[in-house]
Amino acid sequence: MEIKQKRMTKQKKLIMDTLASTTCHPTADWIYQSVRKNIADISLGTVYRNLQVLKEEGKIQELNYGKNQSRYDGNPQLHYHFVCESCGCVLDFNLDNKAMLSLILPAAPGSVHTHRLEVYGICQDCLKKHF
Amino acid sequence: MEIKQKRMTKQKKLIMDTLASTTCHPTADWIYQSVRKNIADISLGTVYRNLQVLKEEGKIQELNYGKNQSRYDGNPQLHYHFVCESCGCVLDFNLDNKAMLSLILPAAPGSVHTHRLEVYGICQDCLKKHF
DNA sequence: GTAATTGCAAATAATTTGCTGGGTG
DNA sequence: CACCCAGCAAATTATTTGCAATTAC
Repeated sequence: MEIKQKRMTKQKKLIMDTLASTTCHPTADWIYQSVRKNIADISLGTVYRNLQVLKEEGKIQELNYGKNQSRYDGNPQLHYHFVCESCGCVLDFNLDNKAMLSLILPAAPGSVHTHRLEVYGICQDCLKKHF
Repeated sequence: MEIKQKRMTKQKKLIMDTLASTTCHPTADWIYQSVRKNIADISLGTVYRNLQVLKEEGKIQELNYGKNQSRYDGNPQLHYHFVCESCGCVLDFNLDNKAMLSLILPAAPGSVHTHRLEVYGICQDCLKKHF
């Protein structure tokens, strides 16, 4: 389950760069298709292995809100996600963290380590186009 | 993808009752093992089909926060979940919904339909036992 | 009676893993 | 040049689905 990794391979570097350069929150397969343009014979297993490693290193986040497929987020900072129910895109947003914690801490049935919030609705683009 | 159902079968009723009578947030397989005690030849496929139907009817919620396996919650009301990182249990909790929405609405990049929050930490039981 | 729903088993889909050769440090 | 990590393909896991038989209404 836990993977240790010490070397920087070109595959790992490319996966990191790919995640860092996109604002979408891609699936493993999207990343695979993307990095394949540069390293044609990279394997999907390698993509999964490196995503796992990067997650353990705290460099990326794995998102799996209510989907059968995980998405990956190149931004490891605590932030929140807005999922568009029309186009399926996942957008980042921030909100007042202190206020959020002051809501959560008194209510939580235990000591709090971290938290995740996702909001579902219709994004600005879809609102303009379809509604 | 979408399933319509009109009849109340003993299988469906038992699955509803099982979910209503537990405070844990069981997996499909846990539910299957549980209902099998009463209907020995029920199939896992039927459990999945009925969970899907109950979800569409708004009678239960599916939870799949960061896990490879979905859990089901017999309480369809908006509420929040606390996941214990020690024992893995999932506890319900509530918090001031108006305050939560007043945090989210100004920050969200679109029109908000619903939201989900899970908090990770150590539950009271584990705090007493292990920490 | 008849159409919805079940049980069964095979199909899917995403992800993980064992093995061996290749490339990094 | 040692051993970590990639590629490949097969394995695993959760879930879904097609079909004939059963059952609720």
